[in-house]
Amino acid sequence: MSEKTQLAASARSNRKVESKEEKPRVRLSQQAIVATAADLFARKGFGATSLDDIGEALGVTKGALYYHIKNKEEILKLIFMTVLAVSEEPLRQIVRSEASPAEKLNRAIAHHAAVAADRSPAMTVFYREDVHLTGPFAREIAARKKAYERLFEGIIEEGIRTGQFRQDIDPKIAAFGILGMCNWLSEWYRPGRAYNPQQIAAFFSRLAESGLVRPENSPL
Amino acid sequence: MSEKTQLAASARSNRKVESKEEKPRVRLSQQAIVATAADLFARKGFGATSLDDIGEALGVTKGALYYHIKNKEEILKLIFMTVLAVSEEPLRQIVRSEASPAEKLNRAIAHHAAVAADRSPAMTVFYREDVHLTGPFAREIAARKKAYERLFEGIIEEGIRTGQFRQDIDPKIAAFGILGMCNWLSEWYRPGRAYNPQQIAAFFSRLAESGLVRPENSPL
DNA sequence: TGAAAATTCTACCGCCTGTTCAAATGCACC
DNA sequence: GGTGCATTTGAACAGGCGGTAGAATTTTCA
Repeated sequence: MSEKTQLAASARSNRKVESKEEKPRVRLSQQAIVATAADLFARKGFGATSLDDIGEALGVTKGALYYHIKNKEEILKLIFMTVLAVSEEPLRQIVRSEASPAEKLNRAIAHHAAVAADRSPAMTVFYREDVHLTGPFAREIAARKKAYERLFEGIIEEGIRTGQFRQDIDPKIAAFGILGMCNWLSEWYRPGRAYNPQQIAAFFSRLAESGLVRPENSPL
Repeated sequence: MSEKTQLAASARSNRKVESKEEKPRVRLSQQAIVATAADLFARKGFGATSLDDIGEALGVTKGALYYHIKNKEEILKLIFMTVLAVSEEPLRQIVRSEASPAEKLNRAIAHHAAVAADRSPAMTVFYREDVHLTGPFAREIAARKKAYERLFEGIIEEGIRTGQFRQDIDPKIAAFGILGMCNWLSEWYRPGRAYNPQQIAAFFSRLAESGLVRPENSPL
């Protein structure tokens, strides 16, 4: 499906030195493979992305990939590890901090939204392609995902306990709602649009805190 | 791989009527194929689910499937069509109704959450496997998805215009937030748990309307 | 420069997949 | 009971996939 445009492009620039496809000038490495693969997996899906595709995107044959990685699933594993690496510890620090529950929630939303937006390809893979993980690693990821959700839940529980949040809410459902709001970012957010991740996160915080309805006595 | 057990079973029960594996007693049909496939696609992914898998789940050889469907992608298309069939029209009716923006939003959230929860396998496929659609159909789905989002956006815009909703919010981001909250349901909701879809929807409505924070003057 | 180490290429294998099709089977109805 | 249509089977196929191994190349560094 891209052959035609490829043909047209090379016909137009046939006397140039050698541009054609923009091969990345970065040296091949596990990290480069993982980054490129995350991009392709997010766009075409894990199953529909071949090692040939990844190699081609890196300007290399697929054989070369095997010097840096064990197999295809390991690439997927590494993507999951990077997402967790940038997600877990910052959130734990927020939970451990001395801030009020509302402030903790603010920071947690800002953190999570920033991750979902900034690492959007890896994040998309994280939530779409988990079905392709197998064995103990799949279980480990599921467990850490659940633990991450529990941290959000804990913040909300704390807010209810201290009376800062309303009593008529279920912490688990509220946590899933807020996480869903943020996770969905990786489906629609594209950099360079009207708002940056921080602004979106700030807005989500406001939504989670106070909702949409204008208080009766508030000024227009 | 199942030939041995098959042999053993038929040897054991050679005088019985014929029980063996629990083959679904429903007659093969396009609808049955789509329902079964949605389940498998949601659990293992479109690419990792073979037509053999689908056939086996239906107690039929994969060749039989081709009497009812054109090819594998058509199954995926039909799943997308069913989701849209139960989603679009009810939401349009809500938008067209005479209710207030807040009430419209309530109903829209209830509707969308119910779809996400009740049709969870199809909904999971709808949001995870869209990358496997190609050609004009892929574009059509993308357009209708966007139109659906716009309906939510419109409700919020109306609320802002009439002064019922706060002025300091962006309708588009609010719509994405609420949709994300609901869509995420298909990732975690399982029937028969503590809450049913209606209760969850009611809670999401409250969250979107008023947020988590307890108003200063509200009773504990 | 030259040899050793690191990296990539080429060619190939076995397996599985979606799809097709003629033949076999089941089934409704005269 | 038998005829004709609807449905399913089973085998075959071409293509693409992940993965491997040794040859070929590039890089490193004494």
